[in-house]
Amino acid sequence: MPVITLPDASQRSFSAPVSVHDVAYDIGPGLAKAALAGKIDGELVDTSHIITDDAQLAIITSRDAEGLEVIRHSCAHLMAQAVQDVFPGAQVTIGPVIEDGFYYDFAYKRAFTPEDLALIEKRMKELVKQNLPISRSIMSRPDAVQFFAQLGEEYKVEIIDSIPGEEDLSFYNQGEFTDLCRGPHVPSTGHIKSFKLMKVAGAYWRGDSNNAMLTRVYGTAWADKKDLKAYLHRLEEAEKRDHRKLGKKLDLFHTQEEAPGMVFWHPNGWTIYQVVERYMRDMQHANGYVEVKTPQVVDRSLWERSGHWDKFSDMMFTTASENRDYAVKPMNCPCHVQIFNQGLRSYRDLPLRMAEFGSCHRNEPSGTLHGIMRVRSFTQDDGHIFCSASQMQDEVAKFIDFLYNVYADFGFDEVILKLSTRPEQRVGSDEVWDRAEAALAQALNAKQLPFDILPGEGAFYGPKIEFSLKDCLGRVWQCGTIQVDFSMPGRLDAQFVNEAGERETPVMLHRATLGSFERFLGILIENFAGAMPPWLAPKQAVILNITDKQAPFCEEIAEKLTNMGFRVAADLRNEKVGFKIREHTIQKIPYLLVVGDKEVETGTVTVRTRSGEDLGNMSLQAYAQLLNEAVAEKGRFQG
RNA sequence: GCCGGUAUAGCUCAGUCGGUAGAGCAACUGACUUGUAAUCAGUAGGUCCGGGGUUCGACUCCUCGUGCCGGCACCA
Repeated sequence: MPVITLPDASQRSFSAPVSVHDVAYDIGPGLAKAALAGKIDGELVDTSHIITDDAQLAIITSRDAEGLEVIRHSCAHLMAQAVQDVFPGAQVTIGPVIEDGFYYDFAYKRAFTPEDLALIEKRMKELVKQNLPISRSIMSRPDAVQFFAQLGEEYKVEIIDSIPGEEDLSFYNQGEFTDLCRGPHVPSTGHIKSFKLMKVAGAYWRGDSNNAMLTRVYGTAWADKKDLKAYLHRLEEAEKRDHRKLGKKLDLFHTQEEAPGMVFWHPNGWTIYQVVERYMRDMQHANGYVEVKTPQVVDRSLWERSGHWDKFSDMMFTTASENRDYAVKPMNCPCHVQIFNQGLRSYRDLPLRMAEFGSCHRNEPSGTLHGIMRVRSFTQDDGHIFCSASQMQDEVAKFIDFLYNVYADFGFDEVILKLSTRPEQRVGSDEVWDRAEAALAQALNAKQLPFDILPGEGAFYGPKIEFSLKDCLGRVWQCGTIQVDFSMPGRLDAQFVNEAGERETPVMLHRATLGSFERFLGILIENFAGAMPPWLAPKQAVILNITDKQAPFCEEIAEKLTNMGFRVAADLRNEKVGFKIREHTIQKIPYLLVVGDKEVETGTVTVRTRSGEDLGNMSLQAYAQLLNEAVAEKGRFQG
């Protein structure tokens, strides 16, 4: 006699065990039709699930976030079924739900091509039309292994072998297709209405490059056609913000074949870069850093002593001269230790915060390069804090505050935090790692910042906190970092004299706020969709004459604004003002100052924003003040 | 590095069956002197990514390589 309590607290009692579907039907036939799954006491189940005892039940439809997940997961199964129909012999492996969709990895004698996707999608639509019921069943492990082995599904057998425990496994069947799955799934294939296969890609079995490469097919699925269309439109819009497209359109930078992974900065892009660098220099100065500069090319022996040669020699650019081997510096830390090591340091010198805009080169694998986000030549806003163990915690906390201030100035409020702990290949004792990991975790906890832990993802010399930002398509890029290092100072003989007059090895904190200028600028460009706030805009204003007559006055105000420290230009071409406005609006210039006879007469400018707003006629002084205020807003500027 | 895709004018792209290439925008020249998102006319512009091959003939087919794009692995 189960009594079912619904989310609105109403109750329904039944005289016999009922399925989720029955309860939905009892509420209304429309709901029964729309029901995709149920949620019983917080756990998702199929609509066929039988309820025997009193329970809290929510009927899940495509309007619930969980409903959408069920649709996507079911769509992955549908795709697997279609793939095996169209390409007999293809083995299925895993097919999880991801943000906005799903993927499924297949093993087949050849990789699928984009043309194959159309065939698979067509078959999927046929299977949807057949509205095949999806049913759940249970099998013992030995039976399951035998079942998949006889189908030739070696990967599934391997998956079952790797699932811990002894309990039976659940399976889902639709038509001829059966897959190992925890579920739940939609009641029948007809419930999967709006989907699209997006792309094919290679992916290693179990994420290990020593294993076979499978073909991964990505898809997206939505509650209805409207949502699918909206999603595709959103993607299209996001792609317009791609920094590689904007870099070309706004003449910011380029790359070319002769220097893969290296950026040619054009005047516009370099202006943004310089504003960012100047800002970081000022901020670091205000926060107790000293700035240094160290060599580009350093003898191999230093990298051997630091431990980097062992792990990264194949990714270093090397050179040789007069029987000596050198590496183009891939990082700045060992060089900073060399500066620390000059002279005898006292505990009174600590903490010593040493910063460098350090140009580094790493021969990253070709497949990793991505616009200016992942490059081979980059400049870090690098810094190393030499401190005693007792100062470490406080310095980590200070840095986190510093980073959040900087990110806020650039207009970022969504920062993704991760704590990466000891990797298998590492230097230093477990005890040292314990302390270092605890120090970072405590600093984050003290600030009540939520973070994920990435076990085994730390650097070889210490654990790290990563601060990541998202690009226009939601891809996550690590930017800032702070890393505790108990190892390198000792390896490179860094010492200071403590209060007791004894020599002691300092702790070293590696930290970067932006990460690399290249990546950070890429993210900035995408975040602002190229419409840089006046603070960062390569040109803050362009002055437009209407006829040649006003040219001298335009040049005069251009000069005045330039002398006030603004970045402006006059566009005196013999073109219609509408044409010039169009061009500079496309170039995302924040302000357009129109000057005709009226303005010359009154000594004023008429100001138009790139969003088309008419700010009216004003004196040059008034405009300068407006622009100053806009610049002062930094990345918080709207418009 | 691995899997797949891709490379044509400065940019965005078209190019059928193998018969040495086109458009729009940009550039240049001229006219027009213009009031808030494209004035008109004309001119010029190509190692069809690079090497090799098949062919009477290759932008097109084959092959090797490089860059780029989407993922995966990697990321001091």
